[in-house]
Amino acid sequence: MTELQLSQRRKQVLRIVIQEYVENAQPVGSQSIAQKYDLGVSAATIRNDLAALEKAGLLTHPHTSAGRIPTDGGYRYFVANLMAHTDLPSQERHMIRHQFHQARQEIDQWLRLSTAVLAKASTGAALATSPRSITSRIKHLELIGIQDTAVLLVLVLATGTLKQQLITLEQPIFQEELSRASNQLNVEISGATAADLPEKLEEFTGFTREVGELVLKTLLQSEEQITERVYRHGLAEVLAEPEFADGPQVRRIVQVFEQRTLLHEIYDDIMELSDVQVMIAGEGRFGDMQDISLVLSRYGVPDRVSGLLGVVGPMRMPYGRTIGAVRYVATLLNEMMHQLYGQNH
Amino acid sequence: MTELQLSQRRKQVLRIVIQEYVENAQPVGSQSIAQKYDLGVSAATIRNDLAALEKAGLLTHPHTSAGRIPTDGGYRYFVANLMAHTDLPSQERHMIRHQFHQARQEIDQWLRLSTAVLAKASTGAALATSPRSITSRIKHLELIGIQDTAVLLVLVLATGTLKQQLITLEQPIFQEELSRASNQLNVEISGATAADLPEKLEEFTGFTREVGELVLKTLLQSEEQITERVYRHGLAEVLAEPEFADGPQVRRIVQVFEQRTLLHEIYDDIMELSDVQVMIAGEGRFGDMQDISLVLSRYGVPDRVSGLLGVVGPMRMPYGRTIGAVRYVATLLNEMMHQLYGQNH
DNA sequence: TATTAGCACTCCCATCACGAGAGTGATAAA
DNA sequence: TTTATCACTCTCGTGATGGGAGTGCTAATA
Repeated sequence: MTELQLSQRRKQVLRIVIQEYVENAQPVGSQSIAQKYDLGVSAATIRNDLAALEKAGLLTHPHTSAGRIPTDGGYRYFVANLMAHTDLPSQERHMIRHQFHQARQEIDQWLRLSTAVLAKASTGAALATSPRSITSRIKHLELIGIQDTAVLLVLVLATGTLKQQLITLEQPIFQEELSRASNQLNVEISGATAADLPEKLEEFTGFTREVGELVLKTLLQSEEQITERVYRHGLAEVLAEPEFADGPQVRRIVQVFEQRTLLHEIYDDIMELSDVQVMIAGEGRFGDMQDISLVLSRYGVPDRVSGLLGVVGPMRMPYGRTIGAVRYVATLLNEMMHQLYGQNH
Repeated sequence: MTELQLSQRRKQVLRIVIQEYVENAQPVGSQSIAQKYDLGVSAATIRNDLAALEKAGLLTHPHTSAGRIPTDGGYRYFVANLMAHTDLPSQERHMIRHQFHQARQEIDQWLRLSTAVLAKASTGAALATSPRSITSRIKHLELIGIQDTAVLLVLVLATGTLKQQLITLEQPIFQEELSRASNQLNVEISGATAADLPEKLEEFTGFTREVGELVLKTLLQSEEQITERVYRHGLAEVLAEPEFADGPQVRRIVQVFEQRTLLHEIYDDIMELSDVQVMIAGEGRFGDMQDISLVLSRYGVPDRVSGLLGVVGPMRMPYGRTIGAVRYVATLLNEMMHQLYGQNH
């Protein structure tokens, strides 16, 4: 969409309509604008402006004699051109930061907290995916006998992520044997990536080789994103919004919120962009997202690990606040992840 | 509630009302019963029976001139006394078992699959908690340097569960030092429980001691259930049921489904009982569960590990089927867990 | 005593009509 | 370009109306 030319006052009117509608969820008319805001012009003038904004595709009516409400295009224009600065108030930032410092130093904890904080700070439902390594590098592996014929393969990646995989054997193997195999493998494959691995495995045979193959398989799997864990918070609250009063609409947002596949589809788009991304009513690409918006951001350490973080909510959403919240939480996560996965390998 | 004495026919009438109402979500009247089912009596007689069942607290009207619908007490009576055998059809059982054998041998996978299967087989939304060890016994620990001052403590429990905990140091420690500490600790504390641990730690000092304390803390934490992961599936589908047409009702079930606290409150009750437990409309104990029922079961290996598994749905639910599904999936999980955590420690 | 037929009664629900109110669009004047 | 004015449109709440489903009661019957 090319940048529209709008007079200063019309921009202002659009801003007011969006602000009022976001707040009250009620169509806003020319009179109430003229009364509440001193624009120095009469209701009739505003009426003309509203008509113009409607012709430009930024506003609509629900019916002939109702006030105006923003269209998806209207929100997009607002977010792109009209929105005030979006940082969270500093007091709120401090509070959030404090909560993060309270939490135990664990990614799981951080992400739980992130969704809780985001859901509270925005009017939407928050979600986050656990971080995924761009290229997984093996740090260490361990073979632990659990039962006679059950062995647990524990894989520690360079990022500190754990992968586990159960191995069921035909015959029992003693722990000494397991230790020998894991030691051999550790020497050879520590620091290797999925790409290096096949070559290094060639020298092994038998059980050790089998384990090595399994390591490779696990590694490859972890580089796809299917295994990711998704954290969610605040669905119940967002359902209180008036747009979710009727059944079909509820189902739609719950589906968007629950579905993994949607996240995967969006994942790659988001990953390439550094700032917070706003997707209003699916940007036309996703049919089941009418009236639903996403505010998403990547987080992590560039070229190392990255995850997705954001908010799902109604299109009628305080974008400024939400974007600020998502950006701030992402920044915090970045900081904390950086401490972990920072500079060296 | 003491067992009510009902004539054979009245039991039959109650059964029919419940069956019809579960199917059609519509109050059922005396005439339609007389027509559809050949009870050998007229509509007027059935009308008397309905009145009697209502007086007994098993049925109600929505209003004077509507058909009857079951009360919570009616469902409870039905489940306790009237319900036909609840096993899933064998073809369905085979299909489910097949799916489980397809899955990778990993608890995470199993639980995901369990909720997916349950949600499909019942009309409700499924949830499951990851299993929790009754008494955690340490199998192995590992210290792995991630960054200069960041060390990952990996704890393998006897059950094959992994616990991880990040340690941030004041000064860098070399991997050799870490290995020495972990070897020392492994020799001493392998096989120990949280109860044994304090004594065994006394001989250590310095960094090794600190790690030991951390192990203890992690262990204790894992024996509470707060850390548990909750798997969920099928919320969107259950919201399509007509009882969730209005807002407040939707919020109620979403809250029940999302809240961890509720699960915790129920946890202990369920754990003591071996068969599937049915909780209809909160059994009066939980105010926010009007019109919502739970069908839950414990799973795991007695005295070792156990988790919770079940379905959340409207009170108007095909209890027979749902109970059968929950029981069967629990049985499957039991089997698979038994393979892992079986006889010896 | 249990069952049945008959009948008046109650209440829901869909439909329509009606008027008030809010807001628009258009027109013509400033 | 802005403004005042006014007819027009549409929603929404209210009240009236009638059909229909199902009940509760009574009196008769087996």
